Amino acid sequence: MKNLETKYDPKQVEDRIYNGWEEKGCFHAKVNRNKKPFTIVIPPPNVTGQLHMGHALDETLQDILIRYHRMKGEEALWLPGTDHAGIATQIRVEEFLRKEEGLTRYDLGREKFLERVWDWKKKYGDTIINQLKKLGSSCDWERERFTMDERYSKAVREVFVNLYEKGLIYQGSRIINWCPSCTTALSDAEVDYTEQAGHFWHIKYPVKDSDEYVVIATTRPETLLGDTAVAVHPDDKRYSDLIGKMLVLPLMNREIPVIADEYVDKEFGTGAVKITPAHDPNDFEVGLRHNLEQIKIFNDDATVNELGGKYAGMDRYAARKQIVQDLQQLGLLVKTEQHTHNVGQCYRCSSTVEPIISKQWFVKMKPLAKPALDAVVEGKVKFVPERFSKIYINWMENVHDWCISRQLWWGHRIPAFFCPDCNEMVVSKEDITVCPKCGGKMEQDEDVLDTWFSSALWPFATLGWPEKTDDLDYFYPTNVLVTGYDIIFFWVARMIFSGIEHTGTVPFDTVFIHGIVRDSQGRKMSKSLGNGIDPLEIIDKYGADALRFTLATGNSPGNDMRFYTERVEASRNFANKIWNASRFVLMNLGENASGILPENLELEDKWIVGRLNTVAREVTENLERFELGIAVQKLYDFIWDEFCDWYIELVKPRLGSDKNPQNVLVYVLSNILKLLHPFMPFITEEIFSYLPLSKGSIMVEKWCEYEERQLYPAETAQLELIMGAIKAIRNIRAEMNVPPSKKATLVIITEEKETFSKGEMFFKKLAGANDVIVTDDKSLIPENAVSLVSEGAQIYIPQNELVDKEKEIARLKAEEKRLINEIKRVESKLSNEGFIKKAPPEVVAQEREKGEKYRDMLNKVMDGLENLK
RNA sequence: GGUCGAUUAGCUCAGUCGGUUAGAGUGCUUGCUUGACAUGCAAGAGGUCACUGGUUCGAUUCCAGUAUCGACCA
Repeated sequence: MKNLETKYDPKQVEDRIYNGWEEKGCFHAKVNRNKKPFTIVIPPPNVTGQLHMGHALDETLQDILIRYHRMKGEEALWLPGTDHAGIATQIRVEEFLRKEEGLTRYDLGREKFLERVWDWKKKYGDTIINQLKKLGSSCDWERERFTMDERYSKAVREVFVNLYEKGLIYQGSRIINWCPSCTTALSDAEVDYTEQAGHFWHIKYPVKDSDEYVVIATTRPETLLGDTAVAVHPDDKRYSDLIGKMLVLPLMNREIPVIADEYVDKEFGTGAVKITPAHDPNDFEVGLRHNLEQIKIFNDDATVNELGGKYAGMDRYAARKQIVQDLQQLGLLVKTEQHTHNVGQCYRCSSTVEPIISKQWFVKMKPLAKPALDAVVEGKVKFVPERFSKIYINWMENVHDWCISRQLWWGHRIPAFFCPDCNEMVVSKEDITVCPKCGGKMEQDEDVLDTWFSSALWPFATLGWPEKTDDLDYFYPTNVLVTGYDIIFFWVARMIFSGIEHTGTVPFDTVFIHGIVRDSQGRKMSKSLGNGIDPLEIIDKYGADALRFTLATGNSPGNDMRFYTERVEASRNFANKIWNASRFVLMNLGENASGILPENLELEDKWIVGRLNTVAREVTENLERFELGIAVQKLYDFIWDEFCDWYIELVKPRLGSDKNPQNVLVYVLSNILKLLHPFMPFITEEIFSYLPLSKGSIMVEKWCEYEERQLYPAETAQLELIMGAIKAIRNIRAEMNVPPSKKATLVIITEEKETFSKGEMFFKKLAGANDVIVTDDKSLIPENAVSLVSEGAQIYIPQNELVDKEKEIARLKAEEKRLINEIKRVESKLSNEGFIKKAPPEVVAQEREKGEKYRDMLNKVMDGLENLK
């Protein structure tokens, strides 16, 4: 049979196996009406991105689910693809052009620039796909999609036009978040708020024709240039006589009114608020109510524009500094307080965003949010863990209209066409070149759509929507969406309302949320910190299986995890352990071993088969509950502790003569490999290919199902008594520094003679015994023996020269004390009437059993003590 | 300010329906060329389950509050 190397080397295995899977078409899913579909769409990574740990975690979890469902006999489709990632990609290409050629996108012009982006996409678009393959992802590559594919783009237009025609998309001038560095509008979700130390400037606004003044407090004095009012609360007695009077706006010498509005918080600051309708969302609303002028004072790059008087041309922060200085000189600055406040930053470039009034396209959210909210409340979409549904619901309930236009070039261009001559506007699925009204030349809107507008359609646009394809009919709605909690708002929420609106059904029934992979100090991995760990380097060093195992284990759903290379090492060691156990099995495989479970099983065979069954059930149950970490932990414990450390050792003595244990070994091993395959696909495939039972790929083997008739509870209990005795003997021997080479006689006094007799060989092999006497006759207790007690047995090891009576007595006394304490604990429970009456009977029975066990053991310890005297 | 999460061994984390002698990995100590594996085997030490109350026969687990840390939203 196959002779394996002593160390598992993933590099010899992984690429070869992956290519084999691809060649055989193992990943491809077909419409098969006889099978139940199971569909996952990948959260599409940025087309020009690099695989990072977040992807690695996300893809690992998806692959585990997909491989499990495929083995369960479902038609499992994992649909892959990439996202054009508007801002992110455009920024990268612009950076490249600037560095390499000294060009800006404006130098090239829109058309040429887009050609360059497409070139870039062609060049680098495969990178992340190939990186996904390194992880072992069993995606159906024949169905790979890109959010700017022609068909996909058609879907995007279809959606835009549908929403527009239903009145759910509109164009309007409103306050939006403006990134002066990306020079585009952003949606609310694309702004990150961080707390920053700033100032609270108290500024005097003189009252016209008077010596009086009003003091306002602001964190952004530069917006003073665009003030068109000062507001106070209508009930604020301090200011009631000022309402309706005019103030002179400092530095600008413009007259602005004092108005009364409920929006003002009397307690906050001075109770008087400057109103800048063009640069603050609240002020904007106030402005609408009071018919105030909107004076926009910034250019697109956040320099002050020509409406900013002498500050025109200055950067916003330079202007701020100058304005404060000027106010101070004029004696209008009352005081400056330290103040921490939340500052919004662009999620792509971290520049501070500027709220600016701007004409943009918006999606009206209220009508879309309602059914999307209901879907989660009614359980049509379930979040795992459940707590994330609260976050979703809270967001949906408070959602504002969604700004979807971006002043970028890379993306889906908005299908709105204008006539410069007669101002006619048409929104259309087809390009409009001639004005239907005046016959003039139409121009398409310059802006593109928010990337998330198109990725919101991912679960159905990838399957052919709006056409009624077979794929769509069969695979949609999809089953599980796996993603991090950081994009619930960006993506998950928008997919849910888009799915409901455009396909009439939720796009998936379960959202499986995971946390963030952090560095070993708990910090977020980031480029700027340079603390990112490259999954590909880890794969190169330890293998994809080790990385996957690490990511799948040791944390629970939705929680962040810290990444330690030590943990990957442990996973690598586990892979090596399986490899060597398999090596052992294969080395001992006879010529015609079948791998079929034999009819006649010994005690230990029944035990391991029974345990395998229990573990198969536990793994399956936990996979169904998305408790992947628990599932794989159960397998780990079973493989390492029970299969390797116990069963293989127990069975070694029989291997020379008996064919049966070979077949049990192969049977159990092959089932272990199947259960482990979703987690560690490469090594399990490699080993499986050497086993006699293997026909094709383990990927398409039938999942190991739980079978009750193979549970063997009685045999399991018996073997566990023997194992307990062996552990106790090893313990004593170690404590007394008996070298392993020194063999000893064992006298086992027990009422379960039959059970312990079956263990004779095991005591010899695993507990340093050369002679084993199993009896219920206490008169056979030897003199001067070390005695120990394990469940069901009292064991004596006659070793004259080794027995230190004092030490022995002390040890037994300690054991006696421990048992007495346990008995006390149990008895206090059992003597509690409430417990007897109210606790479930099986718990009471359990406690009674424990008591008996401890009392029995205590008696035996006392016998041992007696014997020493 | 609102919401949510975390607090368990030196470190990183599990702990499902309230009943376990509270677990794992790693680190530490001791001993081992044991029929595959030193990426290993065997044994061991290590815990006031953050704190205070409550519910309960019984709380690491449920509830309330406190403290510390973190996230999200405003």
